[in-house]
Amino acid sequence: MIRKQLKECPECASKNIFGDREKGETICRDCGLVIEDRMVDFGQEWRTFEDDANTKRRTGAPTSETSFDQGLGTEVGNTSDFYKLSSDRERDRFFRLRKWNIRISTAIERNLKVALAELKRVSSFLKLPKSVEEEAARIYRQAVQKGLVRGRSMESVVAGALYAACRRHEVPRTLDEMGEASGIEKKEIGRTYRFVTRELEISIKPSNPADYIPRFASALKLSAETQSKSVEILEHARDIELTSGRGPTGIAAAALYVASLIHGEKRTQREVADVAGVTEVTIRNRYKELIKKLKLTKEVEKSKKK
DNA sequence: AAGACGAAAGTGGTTGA
DNA sequence: TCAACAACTTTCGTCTT
Repeated sequence: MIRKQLKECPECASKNIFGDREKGETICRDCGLVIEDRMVDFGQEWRTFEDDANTKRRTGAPTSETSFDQGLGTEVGNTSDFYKLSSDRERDRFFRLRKWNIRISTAIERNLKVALAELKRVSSFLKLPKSVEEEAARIYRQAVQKGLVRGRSMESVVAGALYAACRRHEVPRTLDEMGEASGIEKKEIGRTYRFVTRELEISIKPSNPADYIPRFASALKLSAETQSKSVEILEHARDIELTSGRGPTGIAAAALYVASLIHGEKRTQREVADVAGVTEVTIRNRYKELIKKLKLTKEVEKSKKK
């Protein structure tokens, strides 16, 4: 990862910018531009695609669940220990255990190596911060050790782990984006994501619609005022429990749409829908609820006349 | 002609018996 | 395990700008 430290906003040359290390974004307080301060790391693009295509996607070690927990990560002695053992029986046993241990760990190591390369590739494609990447790697490692990968493709577990890591760090990417980056269907990612988080007992806060705003707004080239307006709308919406149960991206999109109307920077429902990865219909439904419950109708009308 | 709106039917996931 | 259910999507016809 190459990180450029920016001193001023390339758009409006304002010095008033602040970096959000966690989210991997730098945001200009004056024009609202989200500056990508991370270059894509192309180093991983030389990954072995051929291997992927040809090798069987079976993963996980050829082993039983029980030997896993005991054996993993522990060294079953080395040959110098061997000479201390007295009976043939013990020697025999020693070798058996050692053989298994090596077999298991190398299988896991091999799997991990390939998986981490894939993880890195996807992560850099999505421009995710290092902290998320590391979290995802940790999750994946745990998943492998628990044998959760069997029956699933390695790639989908990687995607699931990444998605979970994103959520934990509150730098959400949609399932669609994750799907595009990893080449796994979003249904599948969702499934493995739920499965892995359940099995590993990783608790994840329900995602906050406001987390999506900066990214969507910058994709739509909306001003900072519009952005903060939509965040404000979201806060009000949350207070009257309009947000619970609904998909966060739909709400974020609707809030952004309303805010864009109010500030006279109108975007079509289609445009907003596209960047948020929802349909116009969903935006319409949320939008209707918003202006009704928050009595925003007047504000929207007012700015229309201008 | 494009955008906004709304109805109706379909999908995938959750929940509770 | 199955059926009811809520959220969201797809599709399509109509109205508005």
